[in-house]
Amino acid sequence: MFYAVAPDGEKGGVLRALSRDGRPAGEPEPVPDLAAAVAARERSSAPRWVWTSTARLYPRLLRAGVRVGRCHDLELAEALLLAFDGRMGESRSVPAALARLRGLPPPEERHEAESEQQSLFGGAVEPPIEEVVAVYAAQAARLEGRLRLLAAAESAGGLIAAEMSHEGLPWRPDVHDELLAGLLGPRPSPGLRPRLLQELADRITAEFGGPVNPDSPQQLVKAFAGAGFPVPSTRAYVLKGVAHPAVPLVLEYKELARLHTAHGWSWLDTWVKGGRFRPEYVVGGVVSGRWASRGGGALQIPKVLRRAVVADPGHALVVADAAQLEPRVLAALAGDAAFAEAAAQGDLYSALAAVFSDTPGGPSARDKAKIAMLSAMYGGGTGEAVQLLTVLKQRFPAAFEYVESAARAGERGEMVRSLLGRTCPPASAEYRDLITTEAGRAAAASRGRFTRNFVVQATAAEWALAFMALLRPRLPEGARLVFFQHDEVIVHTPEREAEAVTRALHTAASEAARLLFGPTPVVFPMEAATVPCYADAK
DNA sequence: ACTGGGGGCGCC
DNA sequence: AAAGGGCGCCCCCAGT
Repeated sequence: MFYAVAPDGEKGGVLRALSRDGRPAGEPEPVPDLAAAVAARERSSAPRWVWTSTARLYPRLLRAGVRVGRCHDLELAEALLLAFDGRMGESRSVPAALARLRGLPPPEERHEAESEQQSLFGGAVEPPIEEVVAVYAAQAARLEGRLRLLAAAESAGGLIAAEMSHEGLPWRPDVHDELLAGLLGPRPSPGLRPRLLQELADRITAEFGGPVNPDSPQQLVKAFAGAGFPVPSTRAYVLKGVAHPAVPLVLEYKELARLHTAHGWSWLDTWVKGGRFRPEYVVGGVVSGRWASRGGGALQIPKVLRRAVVADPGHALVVADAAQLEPRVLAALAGDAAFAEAAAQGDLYSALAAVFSDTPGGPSARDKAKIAMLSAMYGGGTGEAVQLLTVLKQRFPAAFEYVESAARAGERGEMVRSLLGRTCPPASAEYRDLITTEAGRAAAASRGRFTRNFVVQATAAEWALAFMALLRPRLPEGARLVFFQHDEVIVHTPEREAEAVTRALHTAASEAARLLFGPTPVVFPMEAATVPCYADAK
């Protein structure tokens, strides 16, 4: 059973029962209290809810205490379909989709601020139920096979993202403040540097014999040149090779300054409320299908701050990540028998290491395997990695060929797709002419690296979505997903349920693999730790 | 005063 | 032979 939903007014809305292919299976039903109506039908028939945007509509339901099991998110699905057709960037809104269906010019887009404002309580910007139904029917007709699975996974991701934002990641401001004070000194007045940061800045100035603002790369480059140490940039890895006494001070300054500006006290004030960090996730915000986040830098929490992520009393965090997800995905994707055999084991790189040998005083065979693997997936590889890649190519020809052909296709300006059909952006119109020039060849190489990585990263993102979608209904009472970062999840759970959570994680991981790849020897092990604090995992 | 590009670096 | 994927966020600084 499917139900289309259209909010209308402050609290109310309209529902309409649909068949799977979008034909109306009943009359439109105006309801005065949309959340209550959804809750009632969720209890009685657990339908798949068809609505414009989970990100806009579901938070309101969650605030009313209503959770749903499944949905079809029209905007997320429209974006997938547009990308599939090489039309990434065109509006994914329901009115725009409707205009395309009718062969009309795109309607004028509302300003972001305007729609945010009006949709707070499900306001006037939401299209009427007929439009929701019409766009769903058109999408359903196009969503065949794997694309249908992709749309379902993406929609599940939307639900999970909203639920995680609603729940929030447990965050102890007192612990965070102590960490900052220990590294930077006590909280300074606004606009001032913390004491330890100021001391470093003063010592840097002293070393150069004149005022240098270490926040300014330009000033630093000049200062180093003036001291007889010309540097092309002030990147940390560049400075590490420079034998000037200011270098260690600058490196320490950069590290602490970043902590202060990106995750310091003002971050804490802004993003942590009531002991919870509530980031806004942007499902499908990355072209590869990875999530992005808006505000708060949720996907870049520095490791040092994980100390502040502490479970509530009587609760635990189950921190789990998929070990070496991307190479395993490549193994399954490419159907490389030899590679799949290696990926049938717990430590993939150790298994691959058999192909390489240790260099005394240099990288281990396992390190070499890792370098070769990452080079194959990212398109890198200078110096020694070239030989490592050659070994990889000989031993695992199918896997090598898979990423190689994706790179060639990208260079030719073609689009590439993930396993389920997520599609990379097309090359620009000027691309084909450009690639005869020097700059164009660089652009082609760059696009090749992008598409090479896309097929793996995007399929890995699909595995992660499937994993979470399968995990969610398996979580025991009281356990909640509270964080997701590409291949890692955190579940906040009553202590007594931690073991059940761990079992659910392992089950969901292998089910996700079967859902995507069917029978495959490749295993997708989860490394799960039950801990009181995020920093204690790993 | 505001904007946008670039440098730099956090995470995967 | 060489070739380093994806983000978000902060600051600086030049242009307007």
